[in-house]
Amino acid sequence: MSDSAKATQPDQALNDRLHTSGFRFTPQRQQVYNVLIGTRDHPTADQVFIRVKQAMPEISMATVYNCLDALVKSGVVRQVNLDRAAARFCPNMTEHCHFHCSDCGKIFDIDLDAKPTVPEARLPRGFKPDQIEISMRGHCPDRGCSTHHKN
Amino acid sequence: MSDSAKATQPDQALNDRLHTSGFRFTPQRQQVYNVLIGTRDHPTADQVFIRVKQAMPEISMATVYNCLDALVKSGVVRQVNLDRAAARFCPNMTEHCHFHCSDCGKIFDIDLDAKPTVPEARLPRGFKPDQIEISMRGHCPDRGCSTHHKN
DNA sequence: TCGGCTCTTTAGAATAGTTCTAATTATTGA
DNA sequence: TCAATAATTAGAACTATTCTAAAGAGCCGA
Repeated sequence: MSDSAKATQPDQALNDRLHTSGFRFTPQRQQVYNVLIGTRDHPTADQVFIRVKQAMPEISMATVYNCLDALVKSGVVRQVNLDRAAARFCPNMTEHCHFHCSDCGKIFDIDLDAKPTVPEARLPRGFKPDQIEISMRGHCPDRGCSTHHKN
Repeated sequence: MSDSAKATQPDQALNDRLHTSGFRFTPQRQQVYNVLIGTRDHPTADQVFIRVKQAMPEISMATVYNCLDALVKSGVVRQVNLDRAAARFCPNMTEHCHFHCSDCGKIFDIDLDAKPTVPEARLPRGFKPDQIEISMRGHCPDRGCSTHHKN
């Protein structure tokens, strides 16, 4: 409808992923995805909302949540839940875990060579894991952060 | 003050742990801890509240949150954050991770032989992890659950 | 033991993040 | 093109948690 919506080049791959999961392709979903791809800093729904509004001022918060949900369910975006804070969103679908800096609050992707290695052998009989998540908390190498603690 | 409060045998170890973390020992904190030790099913703050009220009908929700916070900060209880759901509390301080059943919603402790093995070598230079958390989601071996999926 | 300071408890209000609702609009398939 | 269905919108509602202010309890020094 709006120029800004048309301004984003439609992504056929995204279109397909949405459809195969039973969702429709919409300019809002494309735009939310573009925002996530554009700045990979693990934004909250709120931050996504602010960014998407620059291109689509009419978009509502409910739509942002709906779009994020559709993208997550379509497997093109991961939802990152750390502590009790607002959920964050991440378009990196490679095998990775998250490092949360206690000083600056930033979240970093940490690549994993392979699927997380919690040998099933250690799981009591009958437990069948679908997904294993690893998260770390600590200090990141950024200048502003490292001044807060020794070494 | 109430009989029920006195009825719980005061735990010297708990007393010490609280004091060394700068907290005072109170009947409420003892009772909250007793509830967690009594039924290790990873209750939410709400569930703890209901259970503690049986022994201390006067207790308030704010106090339960305060007690849980003091216990967590004293290192005698772990707070378990899974998905976006209410936080859960766990008095198992051994090295373990959590398995969340997608069918019945129960949370199981899975013992780990040693600290989680995400070799620092894989972390980019400068990242200093303080804690590493692992959580799993899948199907547990309970009868009611296993009927929902093959094998 | 008394006085006073601080921490804790309490009830209820406030907040944050998210989900729901109902009306409107867009997309899709026949 | 038309009808059916899904998505969007604004705003209300909801849930888990935190905050607030007043009252009560624990603790330390004189």
